[in-house]
Amino acid sequence: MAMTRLTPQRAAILEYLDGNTDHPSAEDIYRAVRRRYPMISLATVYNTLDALKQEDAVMELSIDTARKRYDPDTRPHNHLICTTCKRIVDIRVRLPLRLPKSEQSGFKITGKHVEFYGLCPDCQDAQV
Amino acid sequence: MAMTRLTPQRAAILEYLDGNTDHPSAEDIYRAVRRRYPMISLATVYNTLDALKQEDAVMELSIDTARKRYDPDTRPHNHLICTTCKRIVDIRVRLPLRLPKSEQSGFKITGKHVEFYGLCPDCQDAQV
DNA sequence: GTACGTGCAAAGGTTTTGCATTACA
DNA sequence: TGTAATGCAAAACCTTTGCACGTAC
Repeated sequence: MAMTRLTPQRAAILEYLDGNTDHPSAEDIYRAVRRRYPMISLATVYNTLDALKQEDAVMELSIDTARKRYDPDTRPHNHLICTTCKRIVDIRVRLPLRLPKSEQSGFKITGKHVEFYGLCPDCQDAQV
Repeated sequence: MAMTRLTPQRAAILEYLDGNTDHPSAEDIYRAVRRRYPMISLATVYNTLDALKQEDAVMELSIDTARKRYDPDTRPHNHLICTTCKRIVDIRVRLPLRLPKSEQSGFKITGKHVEFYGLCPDCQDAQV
């Protein structure tokens, strides 16, 4: 499904995602957009996310086992994940990394992703 | 829930997982173990996986958005993922990698994981 | 007018939970 | 005997799908 029409719902989703670094779930997006467009449906959010994925305007993250998270920044970059609250933060620096041919198991490599795990500042405080 | 009793079901699951490098899903484990213990239930598989997670005898992988995958090798290591068939292969070589303090966003780092994406040999062949 | 998009509700797939029963210590 | 584990079924989630109704081109 290509994004042939920019409906108000889609515009609202795009506006919410533009520059967003929260890595929201579909439900997050739904809740946020519904504040301004109360008539929007969750199906339309999923629908739009599918369209955006296909034109590479959004990236689906497999970081959170509980739910898919979405990232409007589709440039290669890495992430820092709070193991307690599941907050996801972008890593802005390049992390040079190469997999020796001998370790590629015959795969044709197309991409890579580094995840650092830890406790975010808020969860460190809460822990005390 | 600690693993206070080693029941036949749990022994069967452990035996299946021991040395397994397939990164199976709960359903995979259920199907495999059921061949030898047809009376086992899927709930017991999830139950046992929870117990094993708590004693760090198995690791939950968030690699596959469709379902959780499990890895009995809990030592730090990285993975190679086929984007077509979702096969997951271990990377055995160490990948030196450090996140500069200035990029840690105040997180206390506890771990890391590198994922390489690509096409496995089978899916390269099938593609032609 | 026709294709596309929306919203609702239902269905699908995975994981969790409640509970009565079983079985080990 | 008491506690832990099992198995079944139901429930809870997240996500997808079917379909009738709108709406833009």
